[in-house]
Amino acid sequence: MEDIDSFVSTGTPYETKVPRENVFNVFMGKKSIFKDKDMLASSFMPDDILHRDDEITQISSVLAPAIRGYKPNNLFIYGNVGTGKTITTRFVLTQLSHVSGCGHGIKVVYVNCRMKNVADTEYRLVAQLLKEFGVYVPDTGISTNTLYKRFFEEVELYKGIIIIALDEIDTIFKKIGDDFLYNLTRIGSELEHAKIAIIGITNDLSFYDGLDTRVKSSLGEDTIIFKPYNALQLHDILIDRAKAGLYNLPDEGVINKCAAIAAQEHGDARRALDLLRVAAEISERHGDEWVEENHVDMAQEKIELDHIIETVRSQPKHSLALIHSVIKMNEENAKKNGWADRRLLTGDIYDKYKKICDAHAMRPLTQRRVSDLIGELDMMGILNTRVVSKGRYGRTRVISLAIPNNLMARVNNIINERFCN
DNA sequence: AGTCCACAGGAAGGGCAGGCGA
DNA sequence: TCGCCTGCCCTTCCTGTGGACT
Repeated sequence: MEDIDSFVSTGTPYETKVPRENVFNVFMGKKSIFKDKDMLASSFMPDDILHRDDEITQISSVLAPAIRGYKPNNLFIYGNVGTGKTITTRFVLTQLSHVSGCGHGIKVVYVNCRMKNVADTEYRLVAQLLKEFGVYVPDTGISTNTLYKRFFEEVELYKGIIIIALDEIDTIFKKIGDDFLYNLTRIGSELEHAKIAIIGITNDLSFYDGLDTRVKSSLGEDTIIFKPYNALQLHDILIDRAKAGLYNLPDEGVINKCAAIAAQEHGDARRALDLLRVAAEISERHGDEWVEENHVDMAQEKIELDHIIETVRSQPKHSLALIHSVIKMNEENAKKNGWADRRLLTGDIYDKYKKICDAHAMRPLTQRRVSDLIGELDMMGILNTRVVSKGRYGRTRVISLAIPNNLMARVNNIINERFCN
């Protein structure tokens, strides 16, 4: 009989090394700083939504006709990032879906239009709605019109009130226009046995202005605007979540600091909770029992840097080759001139990009496509670009890297890993 | 005032992968 | 099984742009 302990600790029972102590043992004896980490997640739905009583009343009064069997008005909800639009809407919708005894079905469908490869095209969005009805939809092969037809049939079969909440609706509007909204409202008006109400959630206040008049007239029946949280309200939210999520309630200074930073950033509750959670994680890793103000400083830096790294990591190979081109050109300029000329032009970067593609046996994309990729990297905060006219020397984009120097080693590692595999 | 440059960015179409249905 | 159809990614073609230069 083999000694199971030696097998686990050395990886093979035939080695004669002294069994190493399990690397996780050191963590076993330590008490976690977290009572319930989920409580500090921005996506967590608490039992009560603080400082959003008015908005809850407004949304529920718009949706209340549903419990009497009438179609509620379509609703548009505006507000900056982290003002509680999504969580408040989902809170009300969850309550609505649990109303019993109204004699008919109420189905709530929530879709986040920003979800890449899930609901970022018209086809995928309708497919996602159909999946909510339990209908399998292939990724391709069916026309969008066929999907609409199937959706129409499913909705008619349901014979109740269907409320479709489209979060970050502006992202899909920018991509595919408002035909989708028009089709949904048209389907809604043609139904015999079911009724559809649409809730659009967006942080783009100008979104409604860009809609076609035919969509505006049917869609914008009710509007609610979420105001940003102030520092005091953020403070209350943080205290509430910290009590539930941490064993030791942090000092007032820590809570105030998280609230103040988030209040400066448009009253973003998501940011406040992320700060507190990451600060607690850092504190735990340092072996501390309390979250302190210096942990919040470290958390602030970590969140910003992690965001950049994750964005770079998720890029396709050609976008990484472009980032690589910009880094290389900066390095070469630094060698040649003694300083990095951070302002590069589209043409220069495209030449470098083609060389990098050749070196890695990749077929380079056209300059037209590369121009779009540069625009996307700008949107994601990896590059900074500005269109300038250089007179008779043409019109171009001035491009610089937006990645901080202290992240360069990690970004280079990601690029090397991807180009070696 | 007209010309020129080096792109930006819109529109249309091709190629590909994948599902449908005869 | 195979032709047809679809969405998506990409290319090709084209017009527009705006400040320096002539």
